[in-house]
Amino acid sequence: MSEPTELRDPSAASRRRKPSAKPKGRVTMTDIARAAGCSQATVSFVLNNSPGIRLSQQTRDRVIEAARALGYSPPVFSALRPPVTPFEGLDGVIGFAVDQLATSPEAVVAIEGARQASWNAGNVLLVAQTMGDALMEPRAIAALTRRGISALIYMTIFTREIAAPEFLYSLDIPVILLNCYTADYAFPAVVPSEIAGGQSATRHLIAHGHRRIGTITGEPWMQAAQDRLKGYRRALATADIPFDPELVVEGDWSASAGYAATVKLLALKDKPTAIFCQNDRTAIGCYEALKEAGLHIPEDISVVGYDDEEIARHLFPPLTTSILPHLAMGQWAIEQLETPPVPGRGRYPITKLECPLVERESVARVRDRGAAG
Amino acid sequence: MSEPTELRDPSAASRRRKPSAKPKGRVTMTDIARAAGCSQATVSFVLNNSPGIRLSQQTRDRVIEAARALGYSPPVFSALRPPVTPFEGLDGVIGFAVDQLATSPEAVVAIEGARQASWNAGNVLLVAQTMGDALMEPRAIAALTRRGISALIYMTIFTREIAAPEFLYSLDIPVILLNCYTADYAFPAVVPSEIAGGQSATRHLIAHGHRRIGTITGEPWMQAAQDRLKGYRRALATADIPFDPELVVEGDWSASAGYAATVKLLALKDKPTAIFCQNDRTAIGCYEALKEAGLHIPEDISVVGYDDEEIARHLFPPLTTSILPHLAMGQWAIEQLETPPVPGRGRYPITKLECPLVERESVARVRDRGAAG
DNA sequence: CGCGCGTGCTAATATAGATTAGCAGTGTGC
DNA sequence: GCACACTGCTAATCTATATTAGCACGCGCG
Repeated sequence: MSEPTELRDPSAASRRRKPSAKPKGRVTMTDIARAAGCSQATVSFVLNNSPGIRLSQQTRDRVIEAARALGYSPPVFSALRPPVTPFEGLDGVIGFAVDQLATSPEAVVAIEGARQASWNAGNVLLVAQTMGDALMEPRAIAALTRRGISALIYMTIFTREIAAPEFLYSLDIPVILLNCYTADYAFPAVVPSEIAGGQSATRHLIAHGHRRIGTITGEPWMQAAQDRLKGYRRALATADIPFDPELVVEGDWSASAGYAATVKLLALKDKPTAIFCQNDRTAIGCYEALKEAGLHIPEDISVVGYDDEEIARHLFPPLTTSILPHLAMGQWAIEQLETPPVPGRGRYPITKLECPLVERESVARVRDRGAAG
Repeated sequence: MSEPTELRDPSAASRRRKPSAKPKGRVTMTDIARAAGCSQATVSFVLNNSPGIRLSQQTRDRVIEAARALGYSPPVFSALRPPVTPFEGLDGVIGFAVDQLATSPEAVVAIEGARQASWNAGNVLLVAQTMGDALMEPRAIAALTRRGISALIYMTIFTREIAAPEFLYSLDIPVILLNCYTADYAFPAVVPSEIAGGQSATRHLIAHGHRRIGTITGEPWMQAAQDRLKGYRRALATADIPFDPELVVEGDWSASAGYAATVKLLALKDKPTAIFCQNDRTAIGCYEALKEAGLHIPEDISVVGYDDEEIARHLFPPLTTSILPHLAMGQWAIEQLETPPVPGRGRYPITKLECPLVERESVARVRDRGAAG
């Protein structure tokens, strides 16, 4: 305790064994200090931005640069080893990364589903937004994984195939994809069954006697738009109704496009008796055009929407529409964590969840208005 | 430099002063060890669930219980002290705890505001839900603090005074309250200026010539309801219009209450020429009752709402209403982190942010309908 | 010129948690 | 009844970071 410098410092000794190279495992402040040519204390001051400490900008810059070059990250304590709850009573944490929270309510609904399912097991859900930003995404997810999460739910706001960021593959925890999937089926994934949804919406109209059914699509490059249209065609085919391209008008999910498309449909010689709007916003515009044309919903013409947005039940008349199953998808994602730790390797099938139709008052039996036109 | 122990160690000395009591600031593993009657090492083993270590279940339980009782949370290293980025390229993480995400859109809006403000500085926002659950809340927040957040935003969905959970006081990071505040003003807090909002909504009606202005309140125990009513009275007083209790009908924020209350107002001998609905849902019910009574909005009667929910712009006619400033509140919260590290102690004033009125088409100049009804 | 002082930094030390070695007790086989 | 191993734990040490005290240097000033 009294003749210091040589005695204590086995670390220096052990370090001497490895003369120069990368200092074993993690990068420490001492490593940074060496690289920046200053003391560990200085590094600590800089990285913590300690108040009341005066350092030259030069030194700060050198330290920061060295830290970045060496890839420093703060120490990780107690990073919950096995993905199951580390121990009863202290929390298991499940990460939920989504590209956007604010633009549409679906993300929140899925989170709610996941939360409900997690709650029972006493797990806490931590949500991060990636904003689809290649720079922020790794950071946001690192903020989750850094301290040890037991699983990661990765959600996109639009249903689509994604090229999963590389680092998703090297996480040593289960990763579940929500509302998206990868071409290599490397992760369990769940999406809404939009084809079935489009089909049952259309079938619902057919069941009410409609045979001339117009549809207004979304932006055609979007998966959801393609699938809903596919469902529409299937329902028609199943009922032996020939597909008429005239009855399909391209929209872009917006109310104004819905208005324009409806006008177009009403200009047809052989007008539709029902319109399947492939989302609720489109239906808003559709309603407006129909009302302007002096048509009553549903007596003169039936309408169904898709998405069951809040607004759907406040329209007049309330809109029959398909519910996006994001709540169930969130629950499903959590349930996956409980069952199989990890089967072989990759090759997970994509799970599709039903979009149930909620019937309100915008659909009626077709009236016999004489033949066409 | 050579006879140490007494010289250096003012800290040990100061600790000696407090022989037993709470060991100063954070709870350490040593504290837990003392409480559980075992060694710090044992605590470390238990809390880390260290593999290859055998301990009796009894001991584990004792440790866990003590840890929970004392409110242990792992140390936070280099958690970027001033919430500005510690240094370029490494992420600062800011925690955002809210009681509920799903029930109303405001939480998401506030988060969006906070995210935007954080983004510039390169900080990542991590969101946890507490569900107002005394058991889950500490866990959810622990999940945040555990991973070394640089600051915590604590939000409630309803504007109100809260008794902040004890552990908020012992966090060694800045804590900002959003949409709530504590009686002791221990944290910076921001809430909507509901009084001013109620006042300007009412003033808007007065400016359009209205003097008989009915109002439908929210649930009276809620802060927001009281404040909006207070604003209503202030506007009246300012314009020298006597307050008439008849014109105030108690609602409960719901559309059906809005309907009932409107019916009641219309039954008055001296009917109002305008109604201030203290939220948009109430206004929905109000609209309905007015239309049923054959009154046209705004020609026969003017209506303003509050909250600017999505639905407000889809009503017919579109509803004039006050915008809840949750986006700005989220931004404000983040901005607070940049300016003052910590003023003296406690005593932060409550900041109130304006609720701007968005004018749509539900308000018109009062018509001269002869004297009273 | 030499004193005082602010600046920029380091040495030394404090602290918290992780880890290693090993000790006491308790069986157990023979 | 002794060698041996196994269980359950602690003492001691180690690592990484935070913090305190103070050193060296330059500079203005009387």
